Amino acid sequence: MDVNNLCLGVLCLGEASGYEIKKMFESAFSHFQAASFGSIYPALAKLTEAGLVSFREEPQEKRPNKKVFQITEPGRRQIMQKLASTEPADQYRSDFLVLMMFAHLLAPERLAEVFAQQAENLKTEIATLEKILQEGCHLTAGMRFTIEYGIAANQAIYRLMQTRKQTLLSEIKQEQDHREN
Amino acid sequence: MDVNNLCLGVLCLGEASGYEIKKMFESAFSHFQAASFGSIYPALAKLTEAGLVSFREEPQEKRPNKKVFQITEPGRRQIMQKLASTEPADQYRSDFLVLMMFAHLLAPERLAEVFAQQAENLKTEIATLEKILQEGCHLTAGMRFTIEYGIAANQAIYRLMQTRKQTLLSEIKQEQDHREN
DNA sequence: ACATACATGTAAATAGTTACATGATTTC
DNA sequence: GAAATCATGTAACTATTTACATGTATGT
Repeated sequence: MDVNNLCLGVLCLGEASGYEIKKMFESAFSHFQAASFGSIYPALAKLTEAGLVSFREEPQEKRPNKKVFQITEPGRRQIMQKLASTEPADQYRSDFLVLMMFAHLLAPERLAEVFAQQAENLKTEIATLEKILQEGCHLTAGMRFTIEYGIAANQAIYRLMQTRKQTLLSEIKQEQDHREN
Repeated sequence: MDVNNLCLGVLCLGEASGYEIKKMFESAFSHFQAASFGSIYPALAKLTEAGLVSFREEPQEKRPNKKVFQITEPGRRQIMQKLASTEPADQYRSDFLVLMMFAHLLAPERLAEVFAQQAENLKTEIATLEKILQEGCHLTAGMRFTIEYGIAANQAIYRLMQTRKQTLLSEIKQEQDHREN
């Protein structure tokens, strides 16, 4: 799903500025989608030109005027059509797993460090998601589900890492020793 | 990690042609990295020009000659340096979760279909990974771990989907009814 | 003093996919 | 007769990030 349609989706939940849309990507969306200002602002400009969103300007003091966007009827039609036709395809890109794939090329300390770092990242992510769950009274059922989904995946991985850590490190050490001989 | 360095990594495991590297991305790598011919062939050309890999040509009958690539010493140095400095950052992009995020905008049948499709995808992925684990006697410890990691994550999500399916569907139905009134 | 939040936007650069071009052989 | 496997490569296109440009207010 591209940034254009994601913006339309967000605007179905209520009007928002580009800046506010970015904040949503950083909180509720962050574990499964990303978008920067450099893609959001051009997307909103394109959507406006195409008549899929409209905006009013709220004057700000000592700041650029705030553009508050609303979705239009044609915009609503497009996102509904998009949601009806999008396949549920996932893609995962992990530099951690690339590192693990080539673990035999890493120094033991480096491997341990990478492992610890990933565990730390997972814990932080889980904590962030749990916080959103607890605080967010305004979350829809669908949103709650996406967060539970993230927590479940991260927890499973975290547990695997704990149980497999020792065996992995020693297995790799064995392989490295074997290669040296 | 970009395709250039991933190719170097693969070539650390042994010599290979572009076509064979692609096959690795489709099997052992597929759950956490992707690369198409359109990126692999130019990457190998660039690496050759930079002296990070070399190749010999194996003549084929009625086919383009096979170029079998090997990593060179400078290439090995570069990938070692890259592996030593790469942060274990992960990114996950899920159209399924986008769909769930906006589940209240989906028709109930569509929602059920998307849900079933995702469950099916997960089952297939788990089966593929388990097959690789069982067959692959030549897997390194690190590779085995990446596969176990994929299985653990997918299984956790699959289980969550089973346990939450009914409640989610009814929660969303409630929200939709609520909106209509 | 420095970072962060607020608020918009552009331009260059990056990185990749998709589709095309070629073509024999084998499997369904 | 169609699709998959083997085998290489290019070119156009897509989407996105990063860095820049501008500037105040507030918190650390």
